[in-house]
Amino acid sequence: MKFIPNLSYDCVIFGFNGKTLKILILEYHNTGLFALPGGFIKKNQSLQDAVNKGVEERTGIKDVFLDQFQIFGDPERADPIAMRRILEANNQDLKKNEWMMGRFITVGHYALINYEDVDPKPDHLSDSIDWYDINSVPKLMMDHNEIVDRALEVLRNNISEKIIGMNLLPPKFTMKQLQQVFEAILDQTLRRTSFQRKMLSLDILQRHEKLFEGKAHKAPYLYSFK
Amino acid sequence: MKFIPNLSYDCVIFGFNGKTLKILILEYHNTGLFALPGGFIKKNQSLQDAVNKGVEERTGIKDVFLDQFQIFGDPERADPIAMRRILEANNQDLKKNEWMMGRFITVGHYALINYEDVDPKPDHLSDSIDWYDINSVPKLMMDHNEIVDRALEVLRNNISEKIIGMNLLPPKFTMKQLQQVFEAILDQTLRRTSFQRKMLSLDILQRHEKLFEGKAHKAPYLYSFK
DNA sequence: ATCTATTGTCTCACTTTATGACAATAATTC
DNA sequence: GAATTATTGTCATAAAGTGAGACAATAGAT
Repeated sequence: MKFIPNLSYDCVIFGFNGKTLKILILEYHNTGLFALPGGFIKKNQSLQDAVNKGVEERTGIKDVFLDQFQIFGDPERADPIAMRRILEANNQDLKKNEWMMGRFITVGHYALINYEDVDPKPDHLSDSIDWYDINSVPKLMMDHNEIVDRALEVLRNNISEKIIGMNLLPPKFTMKQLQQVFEAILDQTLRRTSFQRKMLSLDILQRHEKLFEGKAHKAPYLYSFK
Repeated sequence: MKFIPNLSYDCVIFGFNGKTLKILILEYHNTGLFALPGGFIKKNQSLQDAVNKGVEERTGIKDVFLDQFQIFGDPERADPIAMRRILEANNQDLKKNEWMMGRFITVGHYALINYEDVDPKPDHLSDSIDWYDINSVPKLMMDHNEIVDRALEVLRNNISEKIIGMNLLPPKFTMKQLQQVFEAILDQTLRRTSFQRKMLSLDILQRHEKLFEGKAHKAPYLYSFK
């Protein structure tokens, strides 16, 4: 067995489409089972490397911002019946994959990516991998819904750090786009003027000369993070 | 083997003696090696249960506040030479304990306890377990110094939550003591009046009639968390 | 040229925080 | 037992931050 037994990772991959926050969810062939993208760690691989490779395989982007935010270590969190169903539906050898039905402690991560850069690709066990609005996530297997909830909570607590907006937005963006990211994450509307004043006072934004054009009104400045 | 292989936990146990923040560090017999208290997880045990038991064994207190704050998953973090030295110095069977020299992914925790309640007890491999001032932590084995640094960082970020002061202080305390906890954690002095006003406005404190006596000045009120 | 929608900025009221001042008081000292 | 000392709880004022609205500027549509 090339993997570290009983240890896995799962990843809540956040993207922002300009309006709402979304996450990537995969569906297994012929089972109706939904799950977070996840995987295992090879015996000589760093955790970070394993997760990076997993995210890259499924989204095609490298060097994603990743935060490993919590372990889920309940011995009862495994769901061997669902796992067996997935293996059977994919004609996998049950004997050989028995270890997958055992107990797993999983390392919960969240990733922040620029929605537009992504071309989601299902893995060999999965039918599809798609974006789901954070407010309409389907029932997921095992404790994956809990992992999503906790990831969102952590994200909300960390929103003041510029690194978050940086990873959900293109390199140059308008003040309005930045506000929309905040609103999508916090799930509340913010006051335009106060938001703008606050952001500018933080001294983390660089204003650019070139404006954003194409709409029938005053063109907004473009900003990037310093 | 009754433990989950390649997985361990380590714990930064914080206490507050009224002046400075301290942590518990253990020293292995005849080796001069210092380390954080840690351990392994049994195959059918929850992570939380394992850590709780470990902390209880060494401090004698149950139901400690524990936050599992980060995984350390670098495959190079193991130090088989030091581990062998510890086993040899304790006359342990090297063959039987070979697994301990392998690679470990460790789950970093921090615990907050009331300094006065504690009677630290070394485990069977260790000489001693003692409080060390957070500013004079010795060189620890493996990446344990990094774990301490990260724990302190996380603690600083979480200080506004009442749960932290609650676990580092006795049930009733003065405003000054509370301020000293904040100052020790943040490593900076705070303004007395602003601090007091802020704490009272948070509506998390209960003021008691009984005052704290024994000093040659106006007696401060005692408070507890609501 | 005029209109429309949105932007950047300003103002004023209100809230929160910083900083200093001061009276209250428990134990100590005389 | 009166004066002293150190520290506490609270207030006063100044400074900084935030909420809510107003208004001029302007890129493209009409």
